Amino acid sequence: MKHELEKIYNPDLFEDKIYQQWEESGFFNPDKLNLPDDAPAYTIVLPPPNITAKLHLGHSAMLAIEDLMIRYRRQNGYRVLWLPGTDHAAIATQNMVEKKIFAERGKTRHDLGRENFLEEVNNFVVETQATILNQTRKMGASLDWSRLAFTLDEERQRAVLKMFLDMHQEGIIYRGERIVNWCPRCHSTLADDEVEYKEQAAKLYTFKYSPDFPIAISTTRPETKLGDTAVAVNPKDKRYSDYIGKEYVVNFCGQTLKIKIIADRNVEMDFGTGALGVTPAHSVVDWHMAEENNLEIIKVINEDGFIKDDFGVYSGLTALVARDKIVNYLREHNLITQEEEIVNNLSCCYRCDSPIEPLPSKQWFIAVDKPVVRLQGKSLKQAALDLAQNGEVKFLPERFNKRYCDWMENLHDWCISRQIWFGHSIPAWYKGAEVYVGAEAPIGEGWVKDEDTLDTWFSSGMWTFSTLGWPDNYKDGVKSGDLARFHPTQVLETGYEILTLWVSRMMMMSLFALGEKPFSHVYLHGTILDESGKKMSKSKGNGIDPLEVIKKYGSDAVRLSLLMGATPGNDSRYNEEKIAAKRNFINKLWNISRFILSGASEDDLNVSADILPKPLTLADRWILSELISVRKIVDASYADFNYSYGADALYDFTWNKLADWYLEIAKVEKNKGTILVYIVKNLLIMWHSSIPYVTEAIWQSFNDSILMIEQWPKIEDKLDFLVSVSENDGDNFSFIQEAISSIRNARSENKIEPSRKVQALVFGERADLLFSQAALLVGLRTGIESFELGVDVPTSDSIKISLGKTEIYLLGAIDPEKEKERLLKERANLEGLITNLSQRLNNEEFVARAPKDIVRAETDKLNRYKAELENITAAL
RNA sequence: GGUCGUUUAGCUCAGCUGGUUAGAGCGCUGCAUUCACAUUGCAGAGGUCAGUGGUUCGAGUCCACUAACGACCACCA
Repeated sequence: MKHELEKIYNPDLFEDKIYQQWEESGFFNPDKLNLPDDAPAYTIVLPPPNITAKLHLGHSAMLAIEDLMIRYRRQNGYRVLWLPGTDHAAIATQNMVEKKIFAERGKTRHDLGRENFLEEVNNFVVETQATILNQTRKMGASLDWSRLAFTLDEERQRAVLKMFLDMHQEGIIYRGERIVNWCPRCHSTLADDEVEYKEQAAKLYTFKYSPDFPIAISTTRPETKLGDTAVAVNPKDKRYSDYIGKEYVVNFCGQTLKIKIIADRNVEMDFGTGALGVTPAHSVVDWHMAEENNLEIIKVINEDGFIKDDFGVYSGLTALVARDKIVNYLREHNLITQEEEIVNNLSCCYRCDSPIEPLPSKQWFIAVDKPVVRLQGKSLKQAALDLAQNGEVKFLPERFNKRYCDWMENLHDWCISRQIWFGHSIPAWYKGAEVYVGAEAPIGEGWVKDEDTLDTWFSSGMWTFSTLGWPDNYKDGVKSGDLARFHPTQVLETGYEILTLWVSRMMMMSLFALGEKPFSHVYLHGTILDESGKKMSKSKGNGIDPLEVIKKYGSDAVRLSLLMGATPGNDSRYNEEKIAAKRNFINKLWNISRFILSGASEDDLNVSADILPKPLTLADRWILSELISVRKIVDASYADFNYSYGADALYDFTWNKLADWYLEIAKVEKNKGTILVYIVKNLLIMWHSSIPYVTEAIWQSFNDSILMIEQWPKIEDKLDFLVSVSENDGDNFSFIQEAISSIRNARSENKIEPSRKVQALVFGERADLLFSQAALLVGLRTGIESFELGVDVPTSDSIKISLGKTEIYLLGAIDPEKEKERLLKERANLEGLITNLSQRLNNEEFVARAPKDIVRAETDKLNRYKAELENITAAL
C-alpha cells in the first residue's frame, strides 16, 4: 500500500485515474453513502450550463465553489446530493444551429422543415453536452451522474406539461393579447432581456395631425401615428389643462383619427411639446395608457413589418417607406413645425439586429399578481417576495436581496410563449376561436396544435424539483422519494447576472408546485473577467479554455486560484500568475507530505486523525494548537460561505507554520513520525474539498481508503495545554540569519571550538518558543547537533547567543524612542477603550437587554484592558 | 434617468460587527543552496487605504459630498 511519491507532483498522472476511481466508488451518489437514516440532507442543484457552448472559466469557478461546499458537507456526515444537468437554452441554441446550418449549407430552418431541423438541433445538443460533461469531470466535480438531467429530456417534459396544465387549471396561465417585442425578421417574440438597445441618430418630428388640431406632438415614428387614439399630456401642464377630456376627429394624412386628450403623469413636460401621441398598438407605455383610459387599439403594422390594410395609400408599404410618405405629406401641408436630429436608443433583436416592432400579439402568460388558492390567496409575486423579505431565503451578499425585491415588485405578467421550434411545446390546440388546453389533442376534427414553445426559463425555473422526481414524487401534497429527501435544497450557487432571470422564476415555480421555497441560500459569485478587466465573451475572443489551463497547471491549481481571494458578488480578473502560484503551493503540500511519509514508520502511518498523539514537546503543542485553530477558522468560514478566508488560513498554516517552522524543528528534535503523520492526515482531510486530486493522490499513497469520504476530524478541543502564538512571531527572527553567519565566520576563523553547547537569550512573553525555534535554526544551519538551552532575563534591545566560550550579541530592532512613542499611543488608545466600555457597562439598559454572555465578554475585555493599561503605565 | 458596486503596495486582491505597528500572493532587491521541495529558503524595499468634509477617545472600516471606472434596470414619445 505504501509507495514512494515522485519528487514533483504531476497532476496528469493522477487526475483522470482518481476521478474514475471516485466515480466507480459510487460515493457521488448519496444513496451509496453509508449513512444513518436521520443524516441531514445537503443538496445543491448545479445551475445547468447552456448546451450552446463549452464551458468557460466562470463555470470552473462555479464548479470549484460548489464542489467545495459539497465535499465539505460530505466529510461532515451529510447526505450530500449535487445534481448535474444541462439547459436546452431554447432560443440561444436554435439560433446557434440556425447560423451553423446557414453557414455550412446556406439553408434556413424553413428550408429544412420543423422535423429535420429539430433533429439537427438534437445532434448538436448531444455533441456539446458530451463536451460539457467532460469538462465538468476534469474539474473534479463530485456530481451524482446517476441523476443527470436535461431541461428538455423526457422526464422534464412530463414535469413541464404537468406544470402548465396545473397552472392553467388554477387560472394562473392565460392567453392574452399584449404588446410584445416582435422581430419581423425572425418572426418571433423576444423577451425583454433579449432586446438590445443601440444608440443611433434619429429625426424627431414635431407636427400637428391636422391644421384644426390644437396640440402639436413629437415623434420619431410618424408612420405609427396612423394608429393614434389619444394625445397624452402631463396633468400639471397648464398649457394643455383646458383640453383634457376633449375628443377630436382629425384628418391625418388622409386618414381619419379619433383623438382624445388624456392626462398621464408619465408624460414629460419638457420633452418636445410636452404632448405625446398615444399609439396603443405599438408602444408598451401607450398600451398601458389605453388600458387605463379605455382607448381603442388600432394596429398599424403587421407581423412582417408592413402597414396593414385599411390605411389607404400607405397599406402594404414597409414602415420606413410609409414614414417618408407621411413626412412628405406633413411637409406639403405645412404641418411640421420642427425637425430635430436626436440620438435615441433603437431596440434591436439580439440575434439578427433588426429593429424590434412592438406589436400586440396573442401569447401565453403567467399571471403574477393573481391570487392563488393553493398559496392562501397570495399571488406568485407576493409569495416569492415574502420568501426574501421574511428571510426564509437568504442572499449572499445581502445587497442582492434588495435587487431581487426591487425587481420582483416591478414584475409584470410573464410571457412564456416563444415563436421558436426548439423547446417544450405548448399543450394547446385551436379551432377557430376555440382554445383547448390538455395533455392530448382534443377529440374531433380541425384542431390545430399551437406551434409555439415555452420560454426556456419555464423549465429551468422548475429545476430544483423537476430533477427530484416531481410530479411522480408528489401526491396529495405529500412528497416522497428524492423530493422528500432533498427538497428544498440548501444552496443555489450561481452568477448574479441571472438573479432576476432565473432565481426569481425558481421561487415562483417552487412555491406554486410544492408550496415551499426552492432553496435556503442564494450564493451569488462574481464574474471572471479577462486580464484587462473586460468581460470574457465569444465575440471578443478573450475567453479562456479551462481545459488548457488545467492541462498546464492541473485541476487543483485552477480550482484553488479561483477560490482564494474571491468574495461573493465581486468580479475577479483572470490571472495566470496566480494559478502558477497555486500550482507551486500544491507542489509544496506534495513535498511536505513526501518528506513526512518517507520518514514515517508503519505505526506512525496508522495514527488516528481524531486523537492527539502524546507526549508533546513545546513545539508539538504549538503546531497542534495552530492546527486546531485553523480547523476552527475553516469551520467558521465555511459556515459563513467565506471560502477564501478558510483557504487562506489553511494555506498560511501549511506553508508558513508547518513547512517553514515545524518541519525544521522536527528535523532536529526527531522521533516526530506519529505527530507528523497525524498532522498530514488532518491537513489532507481539510484541504480535500478545495484541492481534491492532490490530496487524494497523497492519501492513497499510504492509505487503503478513499479520502473523499474520510470524515472531518473530531480533534479534542482541550486547548489549555496548548500554546498560543501571535501571528507576527516570524518577524522576531531577523536575527537568525545574522546568527548563522556569525557562527560560520567564527568557525571558519577558528575562533570557536566545535562546541556542543549553544545558549541563547531571548526576550518576550513567548521566549521559550522563540528560543526553541531560534536554537533549532541556528543549530540546523551550523551543523551543531545538540543544544543546551536556557532563557535569560529579557532585555528590550538585544539578543545574545553564546557558543562555548564565544558570545555573539545580536541587536534587536527595537528603538527605545519609538517604543516609548508606541506605548504612549497605546495607553491613550486603551484609556479610550476603557472609558467607552465602562460607559456601556454602566448603562443599565445595555446590561438588562444584552445577552448575558455578551455582557460577560465585555466585562472580561474591560478587565483585560485595565490590566494591560497597568502594565504599560508601569513600563513607562 | 434609477439602483448598486468598485477605488487599499508596481500588479492581482483580502481586510467580519470602527480598536495596538493596514495584510497576502506575484513582481522587485539582497543573501543562501550537496537539505522533502529552485514549482525552494531567509531577509528587505514598497501604502498620507481615490479626494474633501463630518461623527467618535479612536475611521481603511460609519455618514455626506466629489471624482474615475464598472454593472444592472428602466426609458427615450
